[in-house]
Amino acid sequence: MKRLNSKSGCAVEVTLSVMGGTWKPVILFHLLPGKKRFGELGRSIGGITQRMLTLQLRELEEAGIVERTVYAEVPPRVDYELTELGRSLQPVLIAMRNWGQEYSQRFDAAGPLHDDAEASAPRAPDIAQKVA
Amino acid sequence: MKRLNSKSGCAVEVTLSVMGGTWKPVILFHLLPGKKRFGELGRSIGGITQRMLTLQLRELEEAGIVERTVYAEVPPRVDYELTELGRSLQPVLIAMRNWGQEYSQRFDAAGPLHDDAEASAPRAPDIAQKVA
DNA sequence: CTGGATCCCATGAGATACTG
DNA sequence: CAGTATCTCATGGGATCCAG
Repeated sequence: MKRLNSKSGCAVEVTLSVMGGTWKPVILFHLLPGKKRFGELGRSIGGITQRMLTLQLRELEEAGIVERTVYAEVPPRVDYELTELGRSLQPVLIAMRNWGQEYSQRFDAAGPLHDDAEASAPRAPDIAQKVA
Repeated sequence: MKRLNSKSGCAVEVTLSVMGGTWKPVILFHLLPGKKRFGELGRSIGGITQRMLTLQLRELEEAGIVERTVYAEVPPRVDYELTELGRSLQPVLIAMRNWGQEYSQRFDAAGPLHDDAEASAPRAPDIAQKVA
């Protein structure tokens, strides 16, 4: 993500410049419950590569959203935790989760569309099926 | 955006698959107050190219988030409006805007942001809605 | 005015292998 | 375990020109 301009107008862009991108919101969401180790985080997210996890965590750390703690142990242990600033993103993340849940329910439980459906009835996007 | 997996766990990914990316949240945010024409949208966003605006709007349309209306006039007139599903994203967008505003205040106390979605997106506390 | 068509570059993102 | 280091490919995204 680029453009933390904020000069161009809306505050949404500021937020996006910090937590925008494919992985950051997911990572942050999985950190909401509390600190997690690197591998633990990777497993709970699923589908993310070590490389991306590392890169995104570094950016989040740099933005002051997460705190990285390295323990001088063998085997190595590193954990990541939301800072206070990071925790302040909770409303955004929760709103996202809530919408995703409702959206899934809407198209998962709805079944085939009635043809007398209401005017604003959206076409079911491709995600619906995968939502087991 | 890709990966509509949701099988890996969290609903956040579902939301991201619909409104993820650099421009979609900004576009949606600027559509909150009501329908806008193509050029109008482009101007209010600022910094987006016609190409990206078109592409992103097409994807949003396909996802059932925005509705595109073409008027058979000369000069051509096309406007975009949030569908009911699109409007249901408001809590997410507002949460993003709120966070961006606070963040800006915290670190950039100098520059006030103008907010053209103020009409339907008041900073009032009543937006807390489903954000439990 | 609203975009479609092209060209082109930067970055996101996956796969794999290697290391302190 | 928690990363680096490469390599590679796809996509995002910008610039410009053209068209109904």
